[in-house]
Amino acid sequence: MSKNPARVARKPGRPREQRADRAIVNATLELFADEGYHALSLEAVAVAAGVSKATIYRRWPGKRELVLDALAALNDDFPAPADAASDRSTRELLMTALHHIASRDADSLSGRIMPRMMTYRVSQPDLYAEYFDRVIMPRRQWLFAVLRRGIERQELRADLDVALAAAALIGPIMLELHNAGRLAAAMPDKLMDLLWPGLSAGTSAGT
Amino acid sequence: MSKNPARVARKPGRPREQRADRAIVNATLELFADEGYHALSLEAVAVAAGVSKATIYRRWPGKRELVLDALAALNDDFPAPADAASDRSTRELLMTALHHIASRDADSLSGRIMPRMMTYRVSQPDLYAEYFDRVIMPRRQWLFAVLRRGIERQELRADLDVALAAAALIGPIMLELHNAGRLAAAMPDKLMDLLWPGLSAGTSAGT
DNA sequence: GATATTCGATACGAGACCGTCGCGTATCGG
DNA sequence: CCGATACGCGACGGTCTCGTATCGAATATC
Repeated sequence: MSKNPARVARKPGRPREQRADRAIVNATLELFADEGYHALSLEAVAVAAGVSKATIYRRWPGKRELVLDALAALNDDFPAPADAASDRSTRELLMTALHHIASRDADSLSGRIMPRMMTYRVSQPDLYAEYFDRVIMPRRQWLFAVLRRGIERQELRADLDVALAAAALIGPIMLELHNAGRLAAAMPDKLMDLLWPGLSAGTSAGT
Repeated sequence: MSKNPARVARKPGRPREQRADRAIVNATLELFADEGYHALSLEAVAVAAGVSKATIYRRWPGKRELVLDALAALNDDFPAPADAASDRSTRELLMTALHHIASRDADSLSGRIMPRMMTYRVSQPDLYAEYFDRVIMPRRQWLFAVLRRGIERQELRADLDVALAAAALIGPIMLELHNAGRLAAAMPDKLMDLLWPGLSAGTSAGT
């Protein structure tokens, strides 16, 4: 009776603090966003996480592995893909996405990390790949799905280039966000007004 | 007769190598684009410039001043503002600008520096300010001028938000450039096709 | 030729950081 | 209570960088 057969032999000794992992990862993300990979020091992470440096090295082999793990833990609070299946109009769905992106100002965690990762695309491909798969791809896929559905429903023009349209929606917001650090509240709506004639199936093909 | 009154007392001793200044600045820009401020080492600059470290310190007080000077020396090969006064159509002028931006791939000097500077907007405001004044502002002003002229000529809609339109033109290209590192050749033209209905005065106001 | 300044090369001190280790202590199962 | 493993603290060696200093050689004016 002293042994629970369902519970696999638990390791002896003092168990690890679960909070430590999360604290280390969070501190790493915060400092990485502010300082970048090179300027990020594990000693600063240890202090910020309220943890000793040895504790970090007990869990990760080194700095690079820690940063990679931290990037993988970036929780992307983008709206669930399920939204794409709702019966709201395509324009409404796109506006939701635009407002969501605009609402995180450039000083948020993922907002600060984004331009940083762009600089690592060439110099630190492994870091970039992790970020790309984790953050960029999901919202690209989400946008693509909404746009394709809009085409099927004949709300968007049949010959629309989905990738181009996605860039046209996101690019201007990113640019303003990172150049000025903030966004006029009406910017997403005005952007949609500007783009809609070229996106929608309503206008004549022109040319 | 031994003294030329027109020539002010020239300093004795060995004069400085003029080429050295340019070589140092160029090496600094190149390494800064690749490594960023923190990872940039003056020893690497010295080697790349074919110069001794002492030569650098004879001309600049320190690392920060050197980088600031190098950024100020970034020659921006954007088309001259005089182009805005030509009699080409607004759409043609805008296409020229878009192609110009698209032609520098993300691995060019200014292309690599751009996202780097975005990360310094908060953490290193002096570096960002230098870059903003030197690179961002000129092409913003150029675009604004073209767009305003287009409104006056009634080629663009009268109620067009100039800043928004500029972001809509540049943002998508920047995004694609830095996400993928390259651009489909037809991208600028297709982008203009997408945006033009919302920009031009030709379409009905809609809504 | 005397003098002054720059040149490249190189050594140096101070400090930051990485990654490792040892110490004493806390917390688990048996 | 014991063994095992976790913890925080702090020291250490090695490496890197900044910025200064020193050297003989080169190049200019007077």
